[in-house]
Amino acid sequence: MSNTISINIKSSCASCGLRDLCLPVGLNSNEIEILGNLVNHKRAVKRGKYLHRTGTSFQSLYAVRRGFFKTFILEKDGRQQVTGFHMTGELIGLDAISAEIYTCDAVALEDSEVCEVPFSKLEEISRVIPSLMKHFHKIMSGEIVKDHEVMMLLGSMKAEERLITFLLNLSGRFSKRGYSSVDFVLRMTREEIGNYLGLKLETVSRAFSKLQEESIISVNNKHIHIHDMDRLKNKVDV
Amino acid sequence: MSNTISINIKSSCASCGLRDLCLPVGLNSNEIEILGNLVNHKRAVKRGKYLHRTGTSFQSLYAVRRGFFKTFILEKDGRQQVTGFHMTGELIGLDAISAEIYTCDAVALEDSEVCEVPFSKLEEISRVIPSLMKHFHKIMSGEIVKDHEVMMLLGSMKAEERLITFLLNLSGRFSKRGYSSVDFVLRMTREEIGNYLGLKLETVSRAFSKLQEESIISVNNKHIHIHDMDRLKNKVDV
DNA sequence: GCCATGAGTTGATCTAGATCAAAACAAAAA
DNA sequence: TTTTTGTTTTGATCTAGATCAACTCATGGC
Repeated sequence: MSNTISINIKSSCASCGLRDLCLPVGLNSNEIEILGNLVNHKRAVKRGKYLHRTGTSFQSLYAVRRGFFKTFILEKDGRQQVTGFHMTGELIGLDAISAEIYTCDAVALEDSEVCEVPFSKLEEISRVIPSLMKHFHKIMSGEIVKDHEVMMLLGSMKAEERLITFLLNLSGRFSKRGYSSVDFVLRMTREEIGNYLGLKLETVSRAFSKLQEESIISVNNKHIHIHDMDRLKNKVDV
Repeated sequence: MSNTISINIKSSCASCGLRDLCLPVGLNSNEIEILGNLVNHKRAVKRGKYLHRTGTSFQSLYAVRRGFFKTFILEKDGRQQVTGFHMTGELIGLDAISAEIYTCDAVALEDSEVCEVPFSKLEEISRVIPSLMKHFHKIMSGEIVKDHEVMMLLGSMKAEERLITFLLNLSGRFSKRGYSSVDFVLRMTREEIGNYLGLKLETVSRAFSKLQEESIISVNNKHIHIHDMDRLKNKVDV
């Protein structure tokens, strides 16, 4: 269950850019037209800029059309917990439905573009298109599953296992989008990876170096190449 | 945003036992009758018994009517990550909507009782009662927020901070249910606390002992008394 | 009630990962 | 181009929490 939204079938897909990733929901042309009105407002977000900030009022979800985001929570003392990295086709803002306020910051890690999805409209439309409602529920639930997997990672894996799990996750998501699963460029710094995995940046760097020494991957700054996917997976017994 | 369900207003509440905790949703008597049919099947779960198991087919959410549950994920090597502790009024099973399969095990930590909520019925009814749908979305979103808080805890807090955050969380939830916020009985073992907080049981025990030495709390086996709530909160600068 | 078994505490030691430090490297600005 | 600034790597050291071990306490079954 990937965190993608299904409303971008055919015509409405083109405008929103989420095309292939959408799960087929089986809408008729009338329904597709209804959806066309929902998702039309695009917004560009330059690298380093905020898509939304903690505490601001919630109106819309955002579907990533292009680019890469991180979301994170800040503690008073400045510690930053990255709650997720988000790529094309994924939805940002599900946390905000609860209190009608964003509970984290969302920053673009490269020049990006999102589709704004006004949430009250989404709720209205999902009443008349049950398959849309069901799909939305699956997306939210999938987010919970994903978070539980991160809890597993943070609560009971060692540094190397965490990094491998992270790489395998990225690899799978790139692959699903038609990119190479063994050759990709990280959009985030070592520190940001560490803030996601509950590790210091030095530990992340050392774990990369160790995997490279073992000829399992090669690391060239932000470029990662996976030479031996099987050995990588074996290390986390997936 | 507590993880409670709202369908238990007045008459239907009595049968389900979630009464006071429900957020008022403002239903008319006709709507309440519709809901009456939804949540009626009760199920008792003895201490140590499973409410559901990983991988089994999903039909229903469960609202805890009475008692206490833990949910957890098992890794192949036996490592257990507790994903949550659930008390009266809280919903279990939101993770399963995504793949229509439960993604974790749920075990009763004391003799308990749940209301079964057939999910397909819930979806149908929420189409005709928009306020119910909205409330359900808030519950799911609240679950995501809660999970992000746990990620923060696991990813960037030290042992003592984790335990205090856990105690404050329990304290708040007991208080909301009309029980003392400074005096309560833990339903789980040190090991289960550890499996939730990403710590070993000895570390949990030592953290308890340290807080007791500092006269902030007292610990008598599973009974906790908080003497100095302010000092406790200051330690995690809440 | 008594015993057996599981739960909890405490001490001694070990280690994975944090911290501190310095150098190498890359990308952007001047 | 050179300078500046931020990122990454690697080494040396330290420490929070894990691990190992022993003992105490509580509880449920008989």
